[in-house]
Amino acid sequence: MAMVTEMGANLAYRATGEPNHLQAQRWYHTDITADHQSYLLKQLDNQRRQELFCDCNVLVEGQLFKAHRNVLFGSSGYFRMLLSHGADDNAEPVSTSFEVFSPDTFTVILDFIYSGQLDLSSHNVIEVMSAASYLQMNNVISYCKDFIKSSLEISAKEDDVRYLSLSENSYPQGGREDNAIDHQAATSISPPSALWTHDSSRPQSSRYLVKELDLDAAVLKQDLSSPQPSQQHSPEVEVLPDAEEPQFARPRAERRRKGAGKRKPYCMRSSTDEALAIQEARSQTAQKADELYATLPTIVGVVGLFNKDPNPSMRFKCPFCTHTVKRKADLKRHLRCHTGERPYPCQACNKRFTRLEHLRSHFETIHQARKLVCRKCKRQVTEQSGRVVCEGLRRYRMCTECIQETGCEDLPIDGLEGASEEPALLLGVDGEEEDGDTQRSWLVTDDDDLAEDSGADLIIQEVEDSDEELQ
DNA sequence: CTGGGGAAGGGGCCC
DNA sequence: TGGGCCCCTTCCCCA
Repeated sequence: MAMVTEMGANLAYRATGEPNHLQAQRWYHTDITADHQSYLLKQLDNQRRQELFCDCNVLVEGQLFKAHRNVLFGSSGYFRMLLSHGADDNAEPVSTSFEVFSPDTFTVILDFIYSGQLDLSSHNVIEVMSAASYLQMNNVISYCKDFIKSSLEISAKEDDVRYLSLSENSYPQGGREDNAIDHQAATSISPPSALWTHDSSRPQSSRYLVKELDLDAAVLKQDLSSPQPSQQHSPEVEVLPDAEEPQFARPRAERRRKGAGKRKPYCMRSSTDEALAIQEARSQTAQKADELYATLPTIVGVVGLFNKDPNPSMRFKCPFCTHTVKRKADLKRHLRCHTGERPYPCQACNKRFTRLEHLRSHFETIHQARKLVCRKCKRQVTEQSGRVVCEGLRRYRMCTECIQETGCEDLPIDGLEGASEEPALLLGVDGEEEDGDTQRSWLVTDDDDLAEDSGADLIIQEVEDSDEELQ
C-alpha cells in the first residue's frame, strides 16, 4: 500500500467487490493505462494507413477506405449491426458502401475513430453530424453538438432573456439552475477552431475504443443472439459521461417544462451597453446559423432503405433529432427550433419569433386587437359596439357593456397623443414587473386608433405606464 | 385540482 | 426557395 501513498492521484482503483487482499493487486496507474491505449490506437492507425490487416472495405461515393472491422465494430453502432451479420465468415473482407455522405466526411469520421481527434469546422460539422447519426456514433454526435453550441453561443440567447427580458413567454424562462452565467462570456461568440478536439475526446475515445474492442466478443455474441437492431441509435453504444445534451438541442416541450413556473418580467430595464452587446451577439448568432444552413448537405438522410421499402423516398434528416422533411427549406425552418435562432422580433414588445407568420399572428392578436371578440364576455363585437382596451403593451377588444362593468371607461382614453411611434424606444421601456394589477394601465381607445396602427405595419404605439395614468 | 381558452410553436403543403 | 396558410400540439393562465 506504500505505492498508493506515493502515487496519490495517479492511481485509479477499479472496484471489483473482491476481498481486500485481491483488490490490492488491482491498482492501475492511469498514466500507464492511457499510454497503452494511446499506443495501441496509434498502432492500429498505422496499420490502417499501411493497409495492414485491413479486413473491411468501405466505399464512399466511389472512394475506397480500408479499415479493421474490430475497430469499426467498436466505434459505430451501424458497423456493429452490419458486421454482426457477417461474423460467421471472418476470412472474407467485409465491404460496404455509402452514398449519403461524402468521402471527406467519412475521412473525418475514420480519423476520429483511429485517433480520437475530430476535425470539425463550420463547413463540415453538419455533415459530420449527419454521418455520425447515420453510423450511430453518439459520441461524435455529442461533440458536433458541443461544437455547434460553442459556435452559435446559444447561451447568449438565454442571457438575452435574462438581461433584456423581452417577453414573458418567448424563451425557456429561468428554469436553469445555473443562473449565474457570466454575462460577458454569454454574449461573446467563440469562433470555431480549425481543428476542434474535445477537451477529453482523445483519451476518452481511446479508452472507449479499447474498452469496446475488449468487449467485442461478448457483444458480438449478444448481437447475434438478439433481434436485429432498429435504425435508431444503438442502445449499447456508450454515451460518454460528458456528452451532455446541449440545451439548444432539446425539444421545445422539454425546455418549456424545465423553465415552467418562473416567468420573466415583461420589460425590464436594460443598459445601452448590454443592449448593444446582445444585439451584436444576436446578429452573430444569426450569421453562424446562416453559415450552418449554407453547409447543409444535399441529402442528409434516406428514409425507407432500412424498412425494406421498395421505393425509399429521399428526405432531409435533421442532424439534431430524428425528424425528416421533404424539402431543404423545411429543414432549415425546422433547424431554428434547435439553434434557437429567432430572426423576427416584434417591434412592440421585442419578443422574437422563428417565423414571420408567428410574429404577424402575435402582433395582430396581442398588439392590434384584431379579434372582434370581447375579451370578457367572449361575444362578437363590431367596430361600433366594441372598443379597444390597452393593458400595458397589450390590446384587446371589449364590448361597451363590459367596459362599463369593469369601469375601464373611468381610466384615461388611449388617445395615443404623445406616444412614440418609434418602436426602437420600446427597448428602453421603463417597465418594472407588470405582474401585479398595480402596474396595469387600463386605457380605452377608439377603433380609429387601430386603423392608424394597422397602417403602421408592425409598428405599434407605445403605451407607457406613465405618471399621468397613475394619477 | 381541473378543465377551458389563449398564445406560441411546429409540421405539411400549396403558391 | 420563401411566404403563407392551415392544422395540430403543447404550455400557461385563470376561473
